Amino acid sequence: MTSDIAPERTDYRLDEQVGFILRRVQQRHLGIFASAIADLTPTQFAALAKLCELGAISQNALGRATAMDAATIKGVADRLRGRGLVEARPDPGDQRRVILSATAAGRQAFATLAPRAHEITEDTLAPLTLPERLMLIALLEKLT
Amino acid sequence: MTSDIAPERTDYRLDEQVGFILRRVQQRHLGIFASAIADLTPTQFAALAKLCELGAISQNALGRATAMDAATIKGVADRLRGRGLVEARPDPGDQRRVILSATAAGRQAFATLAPRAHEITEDTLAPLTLPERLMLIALLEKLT
DNA sequence: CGGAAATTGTTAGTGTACAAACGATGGTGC
DNA sequence: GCACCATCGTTTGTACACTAACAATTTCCG
Repeated sequence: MTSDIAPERTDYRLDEQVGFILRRVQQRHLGIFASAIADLTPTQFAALAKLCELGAISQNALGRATAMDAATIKGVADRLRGRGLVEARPDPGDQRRVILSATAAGRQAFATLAPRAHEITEDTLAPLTLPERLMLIALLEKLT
Repeated sequence: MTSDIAPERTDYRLDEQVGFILRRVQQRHLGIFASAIADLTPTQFAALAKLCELGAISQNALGRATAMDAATIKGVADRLRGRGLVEARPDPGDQRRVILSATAAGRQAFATLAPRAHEITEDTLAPLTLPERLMLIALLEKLT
């Protein structure tokens, strides 16, 4: 043996980088989400939830409220419209704008799914105690 | 007392869910990464780093080491091969396997980029004090 | 008023990510 | 020896996510 510990000239360990850990945590969370809510993706649910919370709103504004850029929110909105959960109409006051709102089916779906969304958060944080959860959220908020 | 704050029949606030916060933190990190290392994505860099760390290894095994499924690692490996950073050869002992290894250019690129990768981690965690960073990493590890 | 600048939505292109299905190969147990 | 089963890699399809470029508006300012 050359030495009892590996020398590591380039001391870069992937498994210790925040980015990599973040990605794995995200993967686990997405798995939990998918098994709890199979027919809607996290992004789609987020858009629907914000729409139910905020009422009618323009497409780009919804994107900003859910941290999606214009190109991303378009695809998400299109898929939600395709399922009849969201409807679009032109803004009478601004011809560029498309106003989105949740349909009755959309609000119904959100009401049904919201409790399950809470379980998803619960399951994701299950390995942590309550103080740990609060600490984690607080720390993550600082990295936003 | 429940009454003096807004009623919220469906008390779901998107902005408080771990999943949503996690996604925003990830977005910020990806932005930091992209501006520090423009010509390689985080995933590609992770694969290259692991390959430099572990030496020659099969494609699926590299996928497991970097938390990517078989379909994903294939695309990443193909793009790295396309840039001449990684090379592939058949495993003489197992005809199903493809053995990947970093080329000289790949190891060179990794050596150049590794310090910048450290800066990326540093920048991502910049809003936190050292004890906070350690705490965050420890908490995130539990959610893996 | 009128032109520059900003906003809104769209499209195209690249790159993750996962599921599902597939063929080929390798190992195991009977 | 052979059937069964796991593994390896590939392909296809869906869904984010971001960049860049674009047209149509609207707004702002001189």
